[in-house]
Amino acid sequence: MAENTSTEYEPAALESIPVSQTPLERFEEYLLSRGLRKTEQRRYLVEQVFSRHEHFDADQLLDQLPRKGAPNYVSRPTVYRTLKEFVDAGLLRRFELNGRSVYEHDYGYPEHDHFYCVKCNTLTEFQSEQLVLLRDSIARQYRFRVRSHRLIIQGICDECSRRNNQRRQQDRV
Amino acid sequence: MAENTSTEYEPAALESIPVSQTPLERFEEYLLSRGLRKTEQRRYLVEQVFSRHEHFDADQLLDQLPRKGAPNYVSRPTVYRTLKEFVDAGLLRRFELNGRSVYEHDYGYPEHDHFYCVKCNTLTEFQSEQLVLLRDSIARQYRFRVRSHRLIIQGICDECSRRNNQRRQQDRV
DNA sequence: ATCGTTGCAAACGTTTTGCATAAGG
DNA sequence: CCTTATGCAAAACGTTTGCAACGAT
Repeated sequence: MAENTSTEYEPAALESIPVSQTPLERFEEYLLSRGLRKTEQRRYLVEQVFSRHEHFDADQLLDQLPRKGAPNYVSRPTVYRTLKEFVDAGLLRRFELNGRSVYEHDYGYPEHDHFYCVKCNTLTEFQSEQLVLLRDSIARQYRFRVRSHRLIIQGICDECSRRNNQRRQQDRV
Repeated sequence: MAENTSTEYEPAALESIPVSQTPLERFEEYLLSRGLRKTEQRRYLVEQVFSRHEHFDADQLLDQLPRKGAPNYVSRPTVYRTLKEFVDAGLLRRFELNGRSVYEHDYGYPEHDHFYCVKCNTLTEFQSEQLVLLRDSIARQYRFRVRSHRLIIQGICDECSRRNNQRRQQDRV
């Protein structure tokens, strides 16, 4: 069963990078460059995946799609195959959380990292230029050529901390 | 099939933290505190897991253990159950890489992070005090209570870079 | 004697595959 | 018309579970 991996997304904190092409345009360019085909399923999946800015896994995406028989139905294998292509095309980034693959927008979206609250299972994004500088400086010391990184800080988010404190104070009464 | 997730371990760079108890002693204390039992399988698995300092997954550990019928055989479910206990007991830390759970020593071992070379699939450890300070500073800004973190820097390690350069130079001849 | 532990087999949840049919170029 | 893409069913993969027999306390 899919766990709650929804994003507390803060529009003020993380601005989108302006891009010249829409995700669909970019994907179609990618398809062309590889001799792959524009299909209705791929077009529809780009649309669906970029209609919300949230982390999601394959099941959450499937839940959001039309059921079998309905128009625009896309089968489970095709969803998995297409997610892989989105990653190859640079549209999505994939990471693993609690044994499942989680996807997030990559194209047109700035580099960022995550807090993961172990109480409410929520991923929250943050950006730190310093972190990237430090990463590159460490990598230089080890002569490691950085392609990307993945940082998840686990702990308890502010809301969950407050919720706990309130309850603790109530308990005392 | 298990991929190569072996560690390039640099003894000079990462010193063990001196500890008063052996891993086995610590685990037995944990068992006692929870009303769990000392068994031959658990004792043997502590021994095996701490006989090498390397990252490993369940399959790699099973490969290292005696086969069915041989003395000290431990079944697959018991290995999984015990790895979970080792994590609970603070002996091991678990993370996910390429869709499988990977374990590393935690007890008596300093906090560190990893480079992951996408060419040779090798994890290399590094330590950075600055990184921990920066992590805590960022978390403070977001009022996030840090429990731990996981950072993996992906890219290409020095050896693989050199290997590529050599080949490229040969190609030119 | 009690209750946690083990091994077995079978299930699980996620992701991938082989294959026949459909459809894009 | 050729080749890629799709949907289906089934397999694969790592991991977990129910249960009866076993063994530690």
